[in-house]
Amino acid sequence: MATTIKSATSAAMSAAVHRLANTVLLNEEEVDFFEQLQINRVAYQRGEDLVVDGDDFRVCFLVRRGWAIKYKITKAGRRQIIGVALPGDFIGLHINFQRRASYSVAALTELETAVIEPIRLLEVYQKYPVLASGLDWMSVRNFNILSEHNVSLGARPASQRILHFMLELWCRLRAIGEADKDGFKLMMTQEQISDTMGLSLVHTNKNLRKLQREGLLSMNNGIVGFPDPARSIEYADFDERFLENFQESRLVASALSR
Amino acid sequence: MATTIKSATSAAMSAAVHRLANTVLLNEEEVDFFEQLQINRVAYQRGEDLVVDGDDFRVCFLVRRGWAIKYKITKAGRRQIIGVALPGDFIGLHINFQRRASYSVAALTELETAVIEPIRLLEVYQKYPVLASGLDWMSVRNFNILSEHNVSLGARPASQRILHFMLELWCRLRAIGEADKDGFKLMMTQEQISDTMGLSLVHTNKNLRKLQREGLLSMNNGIVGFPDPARSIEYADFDERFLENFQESRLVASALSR
DNA sequence: CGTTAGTTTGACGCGATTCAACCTTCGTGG
DNA sequence: CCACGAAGGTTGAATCGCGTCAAACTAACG
Repeated sequence: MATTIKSATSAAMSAAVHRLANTVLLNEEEVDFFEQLQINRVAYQRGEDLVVDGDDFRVCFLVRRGWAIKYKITKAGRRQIIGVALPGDFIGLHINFQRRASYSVAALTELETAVIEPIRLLEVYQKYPVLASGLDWMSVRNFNILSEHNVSLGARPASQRILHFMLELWCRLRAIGEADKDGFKLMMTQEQISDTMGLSLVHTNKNLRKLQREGLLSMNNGIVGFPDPARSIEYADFDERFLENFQESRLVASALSR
Repeated sequence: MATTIKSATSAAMSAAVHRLANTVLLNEEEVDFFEQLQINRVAYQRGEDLVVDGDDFRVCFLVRRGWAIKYKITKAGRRQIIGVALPGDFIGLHINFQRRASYSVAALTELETAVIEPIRLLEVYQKYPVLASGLDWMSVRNFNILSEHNVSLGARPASQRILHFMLELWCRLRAIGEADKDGFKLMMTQEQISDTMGLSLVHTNKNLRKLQREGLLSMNNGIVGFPDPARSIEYADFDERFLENFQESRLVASALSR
């Protein structure tokens, strides 16, 4: 069962602020406001559902710690994982007035979230334009990630698809300081990877092993690495642009709205 | 080449306003403002590219007439169509400060667009909260469509996938009055359908024929119909929720922000 | 030490791609 | 008016990537 956490006492800035600050120039007031948004915290256990397809769903989750997935189950009983949410990621950011969830959300690990009322996000848009730009940028980034998954699912063979996904996770985790140049801790089972990639478990396993044999990927008790990153990026047709932090845009965004 | 259209003289409300009005309650001032956003119009010919992957891309397009596609080309030379934009749809709504396009956009038909500067969208968020809610709802809807494509690509066999897509287009076109209960005019070739569905042209063709033989779909010189809609919806595992107009939410959105 | 969750491997069959050909429609120009 | 080429649709046959079935293996945990 979900546990409600009483108060926000963490001294460190949240992962989300860290990411926002990489995108737009926030002043102290904005940082404070954004941290206050995260007062209402809820924790979940590994495997627990935050949201079930069809539920009433009018709030927005911000992941603070741990990994989560968005997924759907087809009539035929297949599960398709639509996205992986890492610390600092929003789930249902603009869902605002969608009465019912059109997907489910589950915790891949122990998970700590902040639950944010949509009305407070309206405040952001009306009072804190720079912060709002940051949120918009986050949606764009999510959209880019989903688009890239579309390309993978529709137009890339299994091994490229899997390697591309691993590279994506690596990039995203580095942006929040949860991975370094050597690799990262993968919090997914092969079954979860296969449901993300639209492949069977068996085929996923065989291609993971093939990638390791060919030196494009390493996996040792949950730690994923890339022996020769340049070669992996080339092989997977990976384009880092879609995850870039848009450093230049910090200037643009702040110029536009001050 | 793209042609610039001098002035906005259309008496009728744009398709976009029509769609927005189905979602949120707009007052006259908001409608006027939104129509004025669309003054800067550009037309394209069938097959022409509006945006090429890698281009500078800081504006936002609103489709007024015709169909367009967003797509990417993989290193291996395969094209994946990421989305189809119909009248009233935005392309790059929140792209704001993304310096370069991470995808291409092409006109499927003769196309009339309005080009909107991101700075004017900021105005919307600051001065017209109800309009802004409407825009957010449009992004959510786009996100839902893309998610559903993900499910199709990852977890549905060819014939379901194709039929699902046809049903999606039917629903979206009805929402803007460009389709009725009998069907719609499909402005895509089978090659374009196959690139959207992540299938080969040959396999797409065979499955289209199969769907027709089985009475799940009809196609007569470009007009797509569904002899028995309920059966098609059942077969394709189609869930209309993700395209709903959220009539209830009109109340919510306006209550929130007045 | 047994149980459960997760990984690994082989064998077989189906669904999707590829190659190749032919057909229809339509616009264009001799 | 017909000849032609281009674009799009249709179909069969061979091949291959991926899914399914089945079974064994490993690690973590009580």
